[in-house]
Amino acid sequence: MKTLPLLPRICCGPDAEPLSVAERDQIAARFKALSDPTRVAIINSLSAADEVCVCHMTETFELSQPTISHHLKILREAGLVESSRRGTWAYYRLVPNAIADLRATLGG
Amino acid sequence: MKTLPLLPRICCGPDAEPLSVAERDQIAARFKALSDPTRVAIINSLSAADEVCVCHMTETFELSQPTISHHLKILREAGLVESSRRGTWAYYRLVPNAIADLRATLGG
DNA sequence: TCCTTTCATCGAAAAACATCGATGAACGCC
DNA sequence: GGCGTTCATCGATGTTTTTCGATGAAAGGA
Repeated sequence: MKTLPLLPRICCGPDAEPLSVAERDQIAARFKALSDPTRVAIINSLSAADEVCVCHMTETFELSQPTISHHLKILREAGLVESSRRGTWAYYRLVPNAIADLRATLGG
Repeated sequence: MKTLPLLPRICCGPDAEPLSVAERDQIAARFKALSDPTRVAIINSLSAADEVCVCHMTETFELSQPTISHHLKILREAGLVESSRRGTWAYYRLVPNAIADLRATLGG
């Protein structure tokens, strides 16, 4: 699974130029990844640690394991997180600069 | 219609602290406002001009007038845009600092 | 007053989403 | 090999979202 290329493109800042259809679709898709409270909480917990085990998330959030896995897949496909398996466990971490690039999309 | 108070709270930066349930809900709600391609395009067009007439948006985007009105309502309730009526026409503009505050939510 | 234009709201239909139980795959241990 | 643990995927279900046509409200002009 490839991570999506990150867009340095500014959508909403004071100097923003008009966006193409493909650009606005991609920007909206990345914001959609953060449009769910559980996914915001996952990103929040990842930003405080190097990596977090999925087993820890299923304990922390009051959601079933398939639901957590579903949200992690969405964050993965948005290019915000990446995972690696070590033995039985899977560990997730933020993709470096993913949040910074998303912030840059908002201009400034 | 009041605009929602803007959250300076950081969700995802390197120094982010754990979020309460209310905070993550509110942050997710604000990103949800930008999770649709049409709404990204609206914000993008507003960031390039002082204000834009609704009549112009219905011409620009290939969507029905009620659909545009629906998206504008969502952006309004998220506190990202505000409107004023002059005669028959309604003009929309960005809420000052709304995008900047949203950017601050991403840390940095 | 009547008609037209502009925009918001209502109601409905289709698509997308969040959630869960069941199942499958990979691993470590006995 | 057999078993338990961990996590991803599948299938189903209920909710939310997007979209549009129809309608309503407000304004301006003939």
